[in-house]
Amino acid sequence: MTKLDETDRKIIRALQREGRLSNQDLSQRVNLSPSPCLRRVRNLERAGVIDGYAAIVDQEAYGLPVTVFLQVRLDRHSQENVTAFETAVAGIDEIMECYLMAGDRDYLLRVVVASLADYEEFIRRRIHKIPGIASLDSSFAFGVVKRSQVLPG
Amino acid sequence: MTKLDETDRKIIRALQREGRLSNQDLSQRVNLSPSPCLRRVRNLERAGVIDGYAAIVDQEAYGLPVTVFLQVRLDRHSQENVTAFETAVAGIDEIMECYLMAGDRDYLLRVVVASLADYEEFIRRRIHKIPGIASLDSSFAFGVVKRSQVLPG
DNA sequence: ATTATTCCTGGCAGAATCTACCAATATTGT
DNA sequence: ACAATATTGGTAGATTCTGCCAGGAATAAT
Repeated sequence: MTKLDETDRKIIRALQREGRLSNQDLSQRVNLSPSPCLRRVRNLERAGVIDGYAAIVDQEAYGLPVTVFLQVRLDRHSQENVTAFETAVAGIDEIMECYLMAGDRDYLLRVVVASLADYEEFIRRRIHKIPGIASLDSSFAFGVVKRSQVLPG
Repeated sequence: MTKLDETDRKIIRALQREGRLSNQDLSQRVNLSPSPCLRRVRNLERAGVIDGYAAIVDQEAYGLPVTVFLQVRLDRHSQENVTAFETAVAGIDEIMECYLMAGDRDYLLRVVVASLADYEEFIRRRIHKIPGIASLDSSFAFGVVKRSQVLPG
């Protein structure tokens, strides 16, 4: 993929807002006829700019009202510890996001669970089992003020 | 919406993974024929359990490689300050997520920008303009270890 | 146990959509 | 100006969507 022009960006913006837009509607919104529009979408998908599509689900309605941000520090940053932690993270469903951070906290995780009791269980049975963790710091969210799927620009 | 049964959950899981599954494919995966499957999906949408669909876009490929977590404290928690802050947040595109937090930090924001210079600009021109902010604390992410669209359970 | 009610299912068919191929147009570099 | 390349819009066959209907399972009441 060489570069994104304004039409590509329009397509991306539209699909971030409405991921199931039909190609016809999409093509109208970006002032293109259906076939070049579809081709651009497929190119963006092939190039990995569009990485997939997802249904956005209401956590509470789904029965998972509790969001916790968990900051993790490892004791030593040996390759072992790092890969052990990161592969463990990949396999734990409650961890929706994990970022490698600058500063004194190594990782920031967003964790989603049904209750506080489940969170305790989650820490005990999932996190404490991972070797090489030096410290944990949990911050609870009261609620979501904003959540957007549309990147700026 | 009364409650989610196992078929509803299967549908939700499938659509979180592949938001553009055709109804036919979806119905096969959840062992249903197309029409009841479609009806369930529409019900989930109407009930707000499925809140929409979105294309998942690669931040870097889109030209926004920098992710920063910004923790904000307000001086006083007057209704004024809170609504001023929250409406401001809603209107700022670089803020992808904003959580109201327990503990001494009031808000946690995930901010996406193209560069460090843009982040400085963002703080100066967007955040410092909001009244009632007592403190800011920015944490930079080196990278994404995991990001999932599929809720656990 | 039987009946009635309700909800859910699956099949059907017309309408809408997708998508690969074509020639024509626009863009780019020399 | 020209050639090479990329992009566009139209078309048509195949696929998919989706509202409607009758049949069947589950539940509740008598």
